[in-house]
Amino acid sequence: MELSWLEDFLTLSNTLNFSRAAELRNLTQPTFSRRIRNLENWLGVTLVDRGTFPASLTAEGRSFRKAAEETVHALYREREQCLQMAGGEASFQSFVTLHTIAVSFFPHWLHTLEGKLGPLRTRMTCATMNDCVENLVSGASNFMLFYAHPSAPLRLDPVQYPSLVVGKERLIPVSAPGRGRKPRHPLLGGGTKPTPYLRYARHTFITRLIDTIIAAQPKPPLLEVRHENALTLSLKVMTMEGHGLTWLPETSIKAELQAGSLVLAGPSEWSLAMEIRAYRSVQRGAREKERIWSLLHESAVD
Amino acid sequence: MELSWLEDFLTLSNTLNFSRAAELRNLTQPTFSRRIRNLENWLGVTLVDRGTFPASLTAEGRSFRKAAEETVHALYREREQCLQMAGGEASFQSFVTLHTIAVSFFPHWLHTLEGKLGPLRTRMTCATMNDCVENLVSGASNFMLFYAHPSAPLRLDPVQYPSLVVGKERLIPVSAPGRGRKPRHPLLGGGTKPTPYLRYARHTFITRLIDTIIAAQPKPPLLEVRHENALTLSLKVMTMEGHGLTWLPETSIKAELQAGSLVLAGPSEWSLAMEIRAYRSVQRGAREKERIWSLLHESAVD
DNA sequence: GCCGATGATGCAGATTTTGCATAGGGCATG
DNA sequence: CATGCCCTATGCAAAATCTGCATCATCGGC
Repeated sequence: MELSWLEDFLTLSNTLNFSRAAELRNLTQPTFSRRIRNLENWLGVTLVDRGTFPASLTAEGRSFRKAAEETVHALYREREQCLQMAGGEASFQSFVTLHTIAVSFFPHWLHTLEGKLGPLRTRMTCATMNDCVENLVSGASNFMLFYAHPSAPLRLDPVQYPSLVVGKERLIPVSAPGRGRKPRHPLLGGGTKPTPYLRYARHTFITRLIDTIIAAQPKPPLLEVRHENALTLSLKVMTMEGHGLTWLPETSIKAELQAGSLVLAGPSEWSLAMEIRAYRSVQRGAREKERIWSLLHESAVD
Repeated sequence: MELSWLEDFLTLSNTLNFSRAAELRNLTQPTFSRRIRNLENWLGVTLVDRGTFPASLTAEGRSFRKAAEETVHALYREREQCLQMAGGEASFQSFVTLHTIAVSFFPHWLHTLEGKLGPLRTRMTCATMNDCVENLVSGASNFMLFYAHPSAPLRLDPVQYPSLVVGKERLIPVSAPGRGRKPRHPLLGGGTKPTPYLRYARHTFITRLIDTIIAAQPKPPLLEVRHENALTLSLKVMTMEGHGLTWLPETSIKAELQAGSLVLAGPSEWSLAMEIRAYRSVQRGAREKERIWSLLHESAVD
């Protein structure tokens, strides 16, 4: 019996869809199916009724779900506990977030945190949206930092996983400068020639946000996707090199905007203001974790 | 992370000896070592201090042991629960015992049980001594039936695993009949020629008992091992066929003794009276399980 | 009736696990 | 100090398992 089977089952019990769950777990659908079946075989009972649409949990499945949840959490919590013990007093606090936030927001934020709490030993995991959530839910990380915007809510129970606003961010369209500090690749007014566009990889969180921005406008801009990439940092360099236009978190390009190596590529309606939120599990943790959280509470931006 | 790693670790934390624990878990020592290391890698901490003698648990190990124990039990209990649910009202009660007891004692005993409780749906697992204990401890079976004798106590905490005497048994030396209903292969008085002896497989529980019998005598008998076998039933047939002398549980050969196809092969000092005990975990279980246990309490032999 | 979506299955390749043989380290004994 | 014993770790090849791809079977919706 594998821990990952339990996690698979939990994911499935949320989506009630094998293919979707498989994707969330970074597995192919056949593999996922088989792993669920492995779990069922080990138990000796059927957990999921595949005959209905959408699939549904059997009575045993509903009952086992609770136990699986507790078991998974208990194991990760215990692992964290062991690490804490091994690390001694100055134990590591674990964070998980997007690459972008890890680069643009976290380093500075950690400074302000440490300014109030004294030096912290931290561990950071960078991951995709789904993996961030998985990481938090499983207990593998104490805290998650994530963008928050009403147009793209996370699948996360706000009671089980309370959050606090810890910062603000704006997603703004930028380009390398052309003549006279004007954007070389303007979002609008480029005539009939489409503007080269550097896009975030599909199925990522930021793409969902950018799609929201575009969908909110009366006229879609004339863009031609020239490049696709999941790393903000990479897109930023591509943009500075003049490959095209992209949206970037404002904080991550403050210096470049001032220096003029990047310029705003469109009016403010094409920007998106969002929050940066810190999430935690309601499960109580080590003293240090609680200390951090209560500080965040005090200093929360609202 | 594998459930079996947790079980490995629990076994190790009991024996504090990799080789011994590996044997108990039916693994080779290298494999066992690696699995413990896998667990440690997953946790990110060292659980066992190999530097001491005997090996000892680290602080993290001691802490994790509790969690591991709970997790293992929770999972097996939950599995049992699921099976119960799936089986409906008339769920199966699971027993584990030695092959011998399953054949000699259980069938009759179950009748008396059912006489009082009504028909039961039962499941029986036959296993070796170690596996029987594993089975009970892990929660894979509700009840264990086992021989009990002071000379060979089980490694089982009597508080965690209370037991009741449910029957009596005698291990007696028997042989096929020779002339005039005398044993063809007598235990004693065979002159200088050794008596052919059919022995139980080494490392089994019954062998430990028989060794006790022999060790308790002033003079060791003159025996020559002709055959070794872990199955009572098989030894019984071998004995009836006249291959030699062996010790068998009296109940399993009642009919044969009456019919004269087997005869006592030695005086009564060479027999061993023992109890048959039913064990359970203190963990509360399903209603049916509790019903059975309370009946056993009433009807316990003492 | 056809289409898109969903879950199951056959199969080959890749990964992981296992046991055997053996190395290396510590401890007691002569 | 040498020797032998007991313990755990490691190299390696065979075996078992897991995974992904391609494909099939089924079902609901238009």
